[in-house]
Amino acid sequence: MLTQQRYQAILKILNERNAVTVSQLTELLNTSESTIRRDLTALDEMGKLNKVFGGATSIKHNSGAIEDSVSQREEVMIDEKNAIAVYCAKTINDSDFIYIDAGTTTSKLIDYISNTKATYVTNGIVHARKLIQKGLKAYIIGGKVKPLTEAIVGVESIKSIKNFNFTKAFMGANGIDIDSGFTTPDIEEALVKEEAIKRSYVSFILADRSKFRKVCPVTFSDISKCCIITDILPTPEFAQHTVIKEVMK
Amino acid sequence: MLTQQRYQAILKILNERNAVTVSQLTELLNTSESTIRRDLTALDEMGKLNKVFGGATSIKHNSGAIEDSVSQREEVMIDEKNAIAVYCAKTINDSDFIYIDAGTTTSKLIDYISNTKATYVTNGIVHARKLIQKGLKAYIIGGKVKPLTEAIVGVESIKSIKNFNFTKAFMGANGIDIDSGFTTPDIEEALVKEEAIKRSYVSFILADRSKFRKVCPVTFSDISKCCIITDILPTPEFAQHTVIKEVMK
DNA sequence: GCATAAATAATCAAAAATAATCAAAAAATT
DNA sequence: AATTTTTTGATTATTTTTGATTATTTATGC
Repeated sequence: MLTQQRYQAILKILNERNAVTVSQLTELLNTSESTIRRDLTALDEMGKLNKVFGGATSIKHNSGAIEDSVSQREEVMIDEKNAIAVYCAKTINDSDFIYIDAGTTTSKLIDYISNTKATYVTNGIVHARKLIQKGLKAYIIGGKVKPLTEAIVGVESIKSIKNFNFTKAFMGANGIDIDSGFTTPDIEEALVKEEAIKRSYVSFILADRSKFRKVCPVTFSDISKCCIITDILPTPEFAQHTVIKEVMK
Repeated sequence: MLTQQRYQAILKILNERNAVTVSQLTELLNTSESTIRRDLTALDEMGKLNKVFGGATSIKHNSGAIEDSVSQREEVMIDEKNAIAVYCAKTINDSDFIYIDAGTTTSKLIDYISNTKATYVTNGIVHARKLIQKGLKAYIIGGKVKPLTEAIVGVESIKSIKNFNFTKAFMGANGIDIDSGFTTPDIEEALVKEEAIKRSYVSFILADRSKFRKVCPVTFSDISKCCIITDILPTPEFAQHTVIKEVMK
């Protein structure tokens, strides 16, 4: 990773919240403490952040009131989602053939991907662009473009997915329930998810703890068919039905 | 590849993302590290980018005279291209099933499309987003995402196109010549164009007069197979070989 | 205030990236 | 066709960055 990119990443993270620790940054950017400290010193000298004992704080706290409330409402569970994304990104290795589902959780995952040898397939238009812009080998599946989410859906997309055999699939979900399995509000997106999981050797559901015990209109997979990557399991009974990784435990 | 072309390519890549590494550029432009380094040094001295350790970052937000000169050179014949786009947009009617080729000329076409009943298929990522954002029914073909142009190419894309039967195809071309036909610099994009034309009832080539009598490395269609929509025909002999509409006459 | 733990700065060797150099290949010139 | 010039890619020496280690500083509890 380029030094400049790291600078940008740190400033972006610091813009989302208004304080960050050195250890958080080492995890998030997958680098050593020394490097983070040097970066913070440099950025502090540039006047881009305030270096404090333990980490750094954002320089702009004056015009914050309105903006803070907006970003807070939109970005709930930032740390949890970041931790999940970081963990998943690390599991990718050179020979992998990865499917990335459309959605915000998986979009965050792309931010932390560093493996340039693996091949990536997605049904998200924004995801495809993000992958390409990171210099990764990206494929997009064909089909109808869904207006709101800019995800590719429909019969053509199902057909398109059938060309591939993934080693790993990273999926989003709106609800996780023992009886109803993994669920989502949109039937067309559900069909694509179902097919992607079917064509993948292992499938991971990226979901923070707020998704548990929720049921949405359409089920796309049985609870036992996918591993769950979450921050902390709210209730232990889910562990009896599938493999679960708690990244914040 | 020409040195100047490489310069342009590097600046384009750097315009899309805001940072790039030397190793990424060697992959993308298929050349050695030495060459990339020399290019970056040259472009840095010209003030077109910031050379940093590991690669380069874009000079952004400075709104300087440099950017103007670049965009000016890229955006030649604006009026002509607009006139062509307006004419083509008008030919679309309710029952049409339209293919829109990736590229800047066809991107402009989307700006002027008003028919919401027709269905649109494209191999351009930016094109698909534009269509959706205009509230049009859009499909994207599946396949590999080409870094520079963000166009979908490769064997999967050819397979994906075979699902469709278009009533009209709007295509871009870099060269038009009576003997060599319609040509483009990239072989992978050429294959997609070829298949799209094959699967369309009528195909239109959108090209301003500067494209005539030019020949690029790869031919994707015979001159007689597509109608040409241009501003003004520079020499009359082309009219003997295919249907031509001159929108500025 | 002192002891303890945590965080930081300083130091240094390894790794990565770069500049300099040079011969081969390509392009332009005669 | 031969010569010169330019460009390219490989090699080597140098510089920069990085991460581990150690010494120092800072915060916190008693």
